[in-house]
Amino acid sequence: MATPYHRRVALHLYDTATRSVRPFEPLQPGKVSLYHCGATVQYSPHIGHLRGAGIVYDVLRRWLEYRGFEVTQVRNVTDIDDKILTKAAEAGRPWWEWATTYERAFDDAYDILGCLRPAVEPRATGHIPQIIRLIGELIDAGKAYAACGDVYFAVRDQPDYGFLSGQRIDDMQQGEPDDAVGACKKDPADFTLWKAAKPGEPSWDSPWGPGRPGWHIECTAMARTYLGDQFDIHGGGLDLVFPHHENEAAQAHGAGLPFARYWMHSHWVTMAGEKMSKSLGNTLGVEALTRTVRPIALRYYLVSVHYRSSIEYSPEALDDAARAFERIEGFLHRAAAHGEVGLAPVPEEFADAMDDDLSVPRALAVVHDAVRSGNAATADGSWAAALEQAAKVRGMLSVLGLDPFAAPWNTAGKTGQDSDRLVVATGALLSGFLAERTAARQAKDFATADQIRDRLARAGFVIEDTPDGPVWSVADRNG
RNA sequence: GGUGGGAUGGCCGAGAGGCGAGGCAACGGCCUGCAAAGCCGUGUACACGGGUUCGAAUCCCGUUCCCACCUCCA
Repeated sequence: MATPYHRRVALHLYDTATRSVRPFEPLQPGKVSLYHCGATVQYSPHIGHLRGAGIVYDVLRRWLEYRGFEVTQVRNVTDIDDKILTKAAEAGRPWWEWATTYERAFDDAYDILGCLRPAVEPRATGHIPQIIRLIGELIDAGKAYAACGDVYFAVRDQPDYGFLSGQRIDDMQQGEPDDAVGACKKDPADFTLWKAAKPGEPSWDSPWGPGRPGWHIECTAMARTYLGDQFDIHGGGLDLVFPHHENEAAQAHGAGLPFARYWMHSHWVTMAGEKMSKSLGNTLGVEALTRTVRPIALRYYLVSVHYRSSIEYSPEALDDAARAFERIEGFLHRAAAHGEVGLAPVPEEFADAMDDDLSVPRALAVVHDAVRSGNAATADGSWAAALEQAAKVRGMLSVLGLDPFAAPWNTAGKTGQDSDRLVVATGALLSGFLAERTAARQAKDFATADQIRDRLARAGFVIEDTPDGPVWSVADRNG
């Protein structure tokens, strides 16, 4: 794989718990344990989910691996919750079928956008024994209590409650009056570890009666199952800081587990200034978007903004990003026409940017610099120099999951450079037209030459004249 | 009410006391039969009002506006 880079400055990451960028030191040398929250599989993914639960952590993982760490990535699936139950019931379908349908939709979308598959994607319902055991430990430790068939976590008995989110129990806005308060719950801020089953709901047996796990306990139990009592990084979307991550940590600390050492949170995608979410109805699905933009360009768009900044979605911005990526890709294809493009180690400035809390925007500036000098070399026929730059560009793109010559993109064939059968066949078909046009151009019959080019353009092929003759490609963009 | 994050040139988007990140768009030049692509060049932007400083987009004080979390949310 990649050559390790000897850096002046080590990897630093922003830690939500300390609200600062601090040096990253893994628990075990050379290994990184990473847990981050995936989806509650209740409906199809939108691009916000794919950025916040997919691409951001995929880039983190790729960078850590580039740095030589062995990464164990765990991304959970919440496959049971109130909404899944409600929606499945409304649709007249079993809850597990509903959950599986959307779990697959998420998996497909992650794949389409080039996210590496995590080591494991545990489902909440597959870890009921671990959850029950943890709840038992919390009750034994005096941090939780059973009441009315439920089990609650006693928030006020956890001294460091609020360390992550900065929330203080007494300053929190009280929600709707809760029937359980008084009757079962001791404090309105206490949250559910185990929910007693209502008639007709799926349930599992437990020492406190049949029921199902609360949301937060799932993650604590699953992280512990795969990564141990203490692990390196816990991630998720910003909206999970409170209550989800605060409660996860409270449960772990309450049970005496050190738990996560760094907390990372990805910002979201907004539309018209507001957070993209199902409840606001301003959702943008991957399937819809990829009808107008190639997935690799969409990934470039989602990756090109720092993960702690929100992305204000607009079709124009997406189009700009697609063009910017085409510039990079165009250079790579041009270089590839003159030799094999290798995979070189990333330049120091790129590494420095990535080491600085994954500063992808700064890293991309380094990519563009390399593209420019590579293009300049191309312009005066210095192919060796161009190929050298191209290899660097590929190396950098690879870390971002954007290497067009690698899986799942493999766009090398688009310009007829590889042996893909369809590409070869298309090239063969076009060669007649191109030869005809070249003959016309040589005869200075430009009217005919332009006519052929226009006709091919209408058929969706872009013809460009280069010093080496005409090159064809498939038009991507609409309009 | 509590907690946190923002406001940067036509657009997107970095930076965080002092050589104008980068991309897209635009304009001029080179190249081209014409294009396309590419290369070269062109921009004195940092919400507002004060202050500190030789020097502030960056620090301090104040103001306005926006967003998010405190209920399910990547």
